[in-house]
Amino acid sequence: MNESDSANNPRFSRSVSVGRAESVSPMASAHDHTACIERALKEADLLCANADVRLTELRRKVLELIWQSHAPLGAYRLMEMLEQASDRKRVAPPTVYRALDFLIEQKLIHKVHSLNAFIGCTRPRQPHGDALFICRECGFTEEVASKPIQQAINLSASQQRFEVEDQFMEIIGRCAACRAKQKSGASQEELL
Amino acid sequence: MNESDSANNPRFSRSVSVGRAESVSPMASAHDHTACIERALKEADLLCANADVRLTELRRKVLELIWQSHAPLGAYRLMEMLEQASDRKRVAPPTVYRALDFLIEQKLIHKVHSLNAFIGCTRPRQPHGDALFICRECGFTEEVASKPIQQAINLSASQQRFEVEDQFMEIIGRCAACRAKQKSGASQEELL
DNA sequence: ATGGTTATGTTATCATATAACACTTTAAGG
DNA sequence: CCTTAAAGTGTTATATGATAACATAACCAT
Repeated sequence: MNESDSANNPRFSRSVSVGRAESVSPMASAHDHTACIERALKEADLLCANADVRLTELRRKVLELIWQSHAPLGAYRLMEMLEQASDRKRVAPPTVYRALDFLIEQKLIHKVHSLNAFIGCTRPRQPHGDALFICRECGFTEEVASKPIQQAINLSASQQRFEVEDQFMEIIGRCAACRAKQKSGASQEELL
Repeated sequence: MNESDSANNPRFSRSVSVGRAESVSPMASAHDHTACIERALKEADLLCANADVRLTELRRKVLELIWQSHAPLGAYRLMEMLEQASDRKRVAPPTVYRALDFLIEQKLIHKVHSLNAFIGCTRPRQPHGDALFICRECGFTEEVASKPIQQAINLSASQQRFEVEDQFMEIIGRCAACRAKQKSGASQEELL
């Protein structure tokens, strides 16, 4: 029941999960996700201290909620989660967007433009040109830093005399786990 | 006066033009843009005939308006342009979004996700994995089909056993023309 | 011509994001 | 300590982008 709700999302024919609260991270059994969260938060503490910026309670909470899964999370969904998680009554959009802006500036999260959603960054110290491989079935998103990709882009940019300031690479498809799942399902059907 | 309105866009600190009606395409003097439009429309006619789908008057008009410049165009701006261009009184969002959906399906346009805007495709017959180099100053957007980029992505995908279905690559920065412009401006300032 | 399919019109609403201004917390310097 | 300017957060309203649901119109194959 964890992975099915995203597949039923009626918004698009090729919809992608944007991490509803109930949807436990795919591959949840394959890794200790608590460790992911803790590591991310600890690193955020360090980086912010270093940069002499304030990772306030709110901002830290937002980061923690985004890290609840490895799937992108929408701002309004995040607001709901904030209201539940905290003792807060109501959280208005500007509050959460400001926190998100901060986290993006500090390179602690990425905005996933094709989903209007946000995801924790796994390489917060590195320049942010990584490719995001996003599974349209389970939402699982893998951040990949590929030197060949970056070199290819840099080459193309220099050929045009284009000065790169920012780049977004989002690759939609099906992750290994979901492919394996369907493969086994298909073989069962074939047996009928 | 053509290129300045996008730089003044108050929406973002790092705003990018999304092709207001007044903003003539950058490099307008550098090429015969009428020919661009005609070529795009003619090719669309052919491709749709081939695919046995109907490039209706509305859809064709939308495509033509998107091709008015080489900068991405937002759906609501497009609606305004439709109302003016045609003798129509009012065009509602679903009308224009349906046309856009059609054009995307036929690979005649791209959606620029980081801007929520749309741009004509310069390679409508090819698979749609091109990188878009978007100038944040003038909006000029160059579609680049790079084999190295594609190979790098495919390699990374296969390593993860990820099945690619779609991909968006948007690179934000400053185009050669805008860099040259500022460079000359800066040198003038330095002379004071 | 006529009936099924495809396309468009229309109204309402959802979803995402920002503007503007008020209030509170923080921390740095006296 | 105190006080005060800056940074952060709260609040209300609204801009902007996109879709749902259903009605009407155009197309075209028999």
